[in-house]
Amino acid sequence: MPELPEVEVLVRHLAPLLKGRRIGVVQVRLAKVVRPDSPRRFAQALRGARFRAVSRRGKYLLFHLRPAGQGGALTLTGHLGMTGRMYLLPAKTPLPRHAAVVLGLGRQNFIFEDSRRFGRLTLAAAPRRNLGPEPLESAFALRPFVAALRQSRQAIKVKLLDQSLLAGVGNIYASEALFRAGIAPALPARRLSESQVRRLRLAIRAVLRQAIAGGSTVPLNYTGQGASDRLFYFGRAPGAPDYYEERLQVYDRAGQPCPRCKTPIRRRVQAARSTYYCPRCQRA
DNA sequence: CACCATGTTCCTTG
DNA sequence: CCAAGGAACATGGT
Repeated sequence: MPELPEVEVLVRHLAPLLKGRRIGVVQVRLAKVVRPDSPRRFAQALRGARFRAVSRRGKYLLFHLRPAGQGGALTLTGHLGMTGRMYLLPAKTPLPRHAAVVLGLGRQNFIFEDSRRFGRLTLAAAPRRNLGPEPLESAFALRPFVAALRQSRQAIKVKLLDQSLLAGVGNIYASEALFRAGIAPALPARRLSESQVRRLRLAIRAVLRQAIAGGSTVPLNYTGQGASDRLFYFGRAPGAPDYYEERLQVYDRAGQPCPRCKTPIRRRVQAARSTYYCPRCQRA
């Protein structure tokens, strides 16, 4: 489920539920997801710790903890990979098949589940990866963005997935932002005009903000297996309105009419990933 | 069976 | 050294 908006919505959902809660029993059921920590060290560090806050950096979740015993601070860093989920369940509920880590919180468990096992939950202090600016903060300034794009021959769609350029845009919102900006996905980054870069920057921000707003407004079902999960990955709460149909303009809509000009949306492959675009609204 | 999937890292090639 | 492309990771849905 993970691009910046989904992670942000999840962070907002989890923060009030976790704040102040104390971790009891720690179960690492899939050692791989806590690497490079060992399951033992991971469990030992977390037992007795208390959640203070939850935040986000790019697609990473940051759990700020106060460890058991004497002072200090501890950060638990999570990444959902492709299929990771995090949620609370009553402690008496049987664990889901793909529960990778379970943190006991008294009458509830905090579950990190990940069927495809690309996700991580580690003590390693924050991503040691080079992350670009947060797209929704002032750090995402026009000049450096222009300068960075000017240096790359990569197709702009592919470049947008580079987390050192910008943190948090993934395959879905890269297509969405380019559609909104009216820019052809195959255009080499350095070939964008100054005004195109300006439009793209605004489009990225608008698309991400809208997705966060949508996800924060609609009651979501964070735990369900939901047949209609679609792209919010959690599914909506029973009875909640189905707004997912309208949420994405081009992603996964090959053959459907462009919402702006009715030309059929196309799918093409770039860097081994699907890109969706309108050949008319996004001419090279 | 074939193909596709929201992500990141590592290896190879140029 | 860098940029770019592809495979690998592992599992499930259609």
